[in-house]
Amino acid sequence: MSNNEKKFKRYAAIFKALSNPNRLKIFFSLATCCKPGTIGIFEPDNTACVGDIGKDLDIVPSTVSHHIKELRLAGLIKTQRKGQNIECWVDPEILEELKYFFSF
Amino acid sequence: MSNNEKKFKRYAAIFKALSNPNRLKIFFSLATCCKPGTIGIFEPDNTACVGDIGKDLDIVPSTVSHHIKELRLAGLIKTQRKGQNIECWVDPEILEELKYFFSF
DNA sequence: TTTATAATTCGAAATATGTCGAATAATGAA
DNA sequence: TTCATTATTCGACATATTTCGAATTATAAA
Repeated sequence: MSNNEKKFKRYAAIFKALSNPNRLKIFFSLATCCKPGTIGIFEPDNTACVGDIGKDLDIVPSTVSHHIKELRLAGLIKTQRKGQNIECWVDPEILEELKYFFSF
Repeated sequence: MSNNEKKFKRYAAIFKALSNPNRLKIFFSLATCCKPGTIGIFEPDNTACVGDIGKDLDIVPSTVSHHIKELRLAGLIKTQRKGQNIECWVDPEILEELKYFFSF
């Protein structure tokens, strides 16, 4: 598979991760958390745990977990265990990359 | 449905349209066509027809047509009949909007 | 008018996705 | 150690998606 082919598959996977409304909300919450004007369900260090994220969305924890995994596999977010919780945050690099993608 | 809910559904639909590798290639070709360094299968006015688009992709015309429709319904591209052909081009406004979306 | 070309619509089949609930694993607290 | 909390994995099911080929529509050319 050519480099070009790989590039399209990678970006298609990124957009697929953002193509579900609930997953997009999760991504958006993580990206904007703790900035001025946002709700305070998240940690002050721009991370959030799976349980907090699910509260707003009316979906069960196993589904939240699944969505988090999809976002992580697509490279959109990073995760790290902290005690009983899993902290999640958006990778700042991917935001730059995506902005660049739409700069033709 | 709240305005916020609508917003997420709309953007999720946009990303869904870009979540298929072939559709993403079509979008990319249209967005970059006729700019320096691109191949010259397209019209000089930044438009392309369905037949041209399908040549590179190894998919039959009916599938190309389907993908074009998805991109159009998502608001990513515009189309217009010109004789036997349907001209397609990327909506410049949506590119700005998407760049802005990733500017947190 | 008849024929050719371009694109769309439709129906079908294989595959993928979203969601849930139950069971399991990981960690912290009593 | 035992119990409680948080998150993940698994299996299942309903729904959606991708793609094709055949039939149809729209336009141009002979």
